[in-house]
This record gives sequence, structure tokens and C-alpha cells, in this order.
Amino acid sequence: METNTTPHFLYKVFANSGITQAELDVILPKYNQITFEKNEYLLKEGQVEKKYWFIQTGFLRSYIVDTEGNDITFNLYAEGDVVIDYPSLFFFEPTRENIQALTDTVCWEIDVDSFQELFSTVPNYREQQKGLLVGSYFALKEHSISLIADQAKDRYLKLLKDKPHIIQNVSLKHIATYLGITDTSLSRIRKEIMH
Amino acid sequence: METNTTPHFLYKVFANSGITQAELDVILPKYNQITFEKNEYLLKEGQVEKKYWFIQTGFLRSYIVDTEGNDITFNLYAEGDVVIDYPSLFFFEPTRENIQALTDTVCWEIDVDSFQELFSTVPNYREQQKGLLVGSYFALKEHSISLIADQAKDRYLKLLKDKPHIIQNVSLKHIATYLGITDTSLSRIRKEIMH
DNA sequence: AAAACTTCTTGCCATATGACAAGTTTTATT
DNA sequence: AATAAAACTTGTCATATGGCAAGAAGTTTT
Repeated sequence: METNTTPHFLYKVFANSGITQAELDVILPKYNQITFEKNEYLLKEGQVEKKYWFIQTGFLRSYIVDTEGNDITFNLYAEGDVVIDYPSLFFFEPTRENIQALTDTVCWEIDVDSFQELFSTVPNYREQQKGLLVGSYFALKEHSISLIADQAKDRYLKLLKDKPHIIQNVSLKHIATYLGITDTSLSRIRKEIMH
Repeated sequence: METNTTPHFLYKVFANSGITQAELDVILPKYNQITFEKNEYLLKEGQVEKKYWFIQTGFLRSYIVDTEGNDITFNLYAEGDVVIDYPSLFFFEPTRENIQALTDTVCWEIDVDSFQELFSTVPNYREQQKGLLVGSYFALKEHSISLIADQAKDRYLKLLKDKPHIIQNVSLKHIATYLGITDTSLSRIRKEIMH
């Protein structure tokens, strides 16, 4: 079921998780590689999506349009990140987010049924996925706390430290709404940081 | 298994969900009434809790202590609300939140095993719970968006509209950190609203 | 009832961030 | 290459919110 002989991206994803080669032989065929072109949508508001993705290369963002019509970037994703909409995946509820490719992107996709099957039959997989899912939930919470507790500059520095590739590859406008400020302010913060 | 002859709080919770009396006879015994005194903790940071609660009467808050030692109220709960920590419940991960009773509180508690059992065997229950869980996830997201998109005054007015009882029963200090502002600012916003 | 706390309000001033608009640079389209 | 469009920067000024400190009001403890 291997598509080629180059080192498989998913090997890296599952490295250091205690998953054996025998388990990998069961897990990997459940994942399909899929590519999205720049500006293409993985998920649109109102849709129910029974899949989620690992990003091999590329950048994505999720965004919400608020009541005043402002486009607010809610999350920014890069290589190695997991892209998942909990309500959609676990509760089959229509999502309220849009997830869009910011660059050409290569992902590995798994459907919820395969996920559930692996989750219940492969303990190491369960542990590894638990870590990822809890991690993304925490990230949402941390971001929300950061919006309350930190200055915009600190939020930017945090992002710069945690996800430098995003700073380099995502437009200032999207980073700004993600950080909860205007593009003007972010431009000034950048200037200040550069001395 | 009914503890008394007064109208059961949980009947109200499950009203209008299409759940039949026969189903209620299976569901209700899984819930236990439990009371918490003012200032008592339902959940403390680092703990793994395999339960969640419906609030019959009383007020609760969840809070996080950020890196600078600030106590930030993350959520405020009132009668009829469901109190749930996803990572703890679904992934058995230690929580990072503290959940504390702000007044003497009466709750109905269910453990995760009973929840899973009902969830898989009673379709109407599944639907009803799905709605609740997705609702609380959305609420977190909406709050996070509101922190970015709305003025503090608008966030206060929203809370006032959605949960007037919380405004009346929770101290200004806790409401302020929940809204992402200082108690000083909230006091001024209140003054302004009163004209 | 007094004392000790906690909660809430208010004043003064500082500062982070926003609004708007103009200009520059970079990227996309024809 | 020319043009258009988008992304980014910068100036001026306005405003929302914070920091600090003092006092008032309400609550709990002794």
C-alpha cells in the first residue's frame, strides 16, 4: 500500500510513539494522501466533514466570519500539524469554520470510521492520537487565555517562537486577526521588534 | 430510584428531547445528586475527572492561573448548564482548569462509563447530549471570537443578555477576568450602561 | 458591636491599540 | 512589459482600557 520508496511522511508522525512496524502496517493504509491548491477549501461553513488531516507540506488557516462581517482567522496550521474540527468529526454537526489552503498543500487524510477502528484496536495509536487531540484543544484554550492575559506584542513573539514558519509564509493580515489586532498594529509591532 | 416526589430536575433537562418515559427510566438512575459548598472544588488542576455535571441550582466558575500568576476566570456556569472538561473526560488527561463553586450548589453527576453506555444505546439521549456538548464547544469558540471582535462593553451586554443570573450572583472581579478586562474597567462600563 | 476583610467605585494619568488615509512595495493578471 | 491588485508601511489623531491609589460600601469573623 506504500505509494513510493521515499521515506514516508507518516513514519515521522508516528515515530517515538511506541508504535511497532506491525501496527504501522495496519495504520498507514488507512491514510490517503491528498493535495489542495492555494485558496482551495478543505471545509466550508455548514458542511459536515468526517475526516481530518495531517499536513505534510503547506499552510492552512481556519476562519470565521463574525456578526459584523469581519473575517477572523481562528487558527493557522503548518507542516506536521493536525487539522481537525471536533464538532464535525465527533458529533456530525455542521461546522462554523472555513478551512482554507494558503499555499499548495499536501495532506494525509483519515476518515472518522477508520480512526475509530484504529483508536479502539491499537493502544499505541490511541495514546498518540489522544496526545494530538488534547494538544489541539489545549492550544485553543491557551490562545484564548493569551488574548486576555498577554499584550499583542507578546502574542506575536509567542507565535514567532512556536511557529516561525507561519510568520514567514502567512500574510500579515491573517496573522493580525489571529492575534486579535489590526494589520496596522502588527506592522508597527514588527517594526518595534526589529529595533 | 427516585429520591423524592417533587418534580425531578432532570425531567426538565430531558424535556423536549424526544426521550420517552421508558428511556428516562434507564437514564435517570445513572445520575446522582451531589452538593458542593461555596468555595468547594469540583475539579482541581492536575486531576483526572471521569464525571461531568448538570447544575440544578448554584453558580460555578472555572479558572486558570496564567504564567504571571493571574487568576483568569475561563467560564461561568449557572442553573441548567453542563459542566464538562473534555480532555479529562474523553482522554483521561489531567485537566489544567480549576472548577469551583461560587455558591452552595446542587448538581447531577454522571460518570463517563454510564455516559458512554447511554450514548451508544439510547439514540434520543445521544442526540440530546450531542447538542449539549457541541454547544459548550461552540460557546468556548464564540467567547474567543468575542474577545477579538467585540468591545468589552459589548461582551458585557452579551453576557447580561445571555446569563443575567450570573451578573447578579458572581463577583465583579470574576466577571471582569472572564470578559478579559480589569475590575476597574468593568465597574466603569456598568456605570456607563446605567447612564 | 468592633475589627478585619472583601468588594466595588472613582479620580488621575499613562499607554496600547484602532481608524483612516496616503504612499510604497510586492505579487498577480493580461 | 504594462497594468492592476494585493500586501505592507507610516503618519496623525482618537479612544478603549489599564495602573495605581484612595475611599465607600458591604460581608464575615471575633
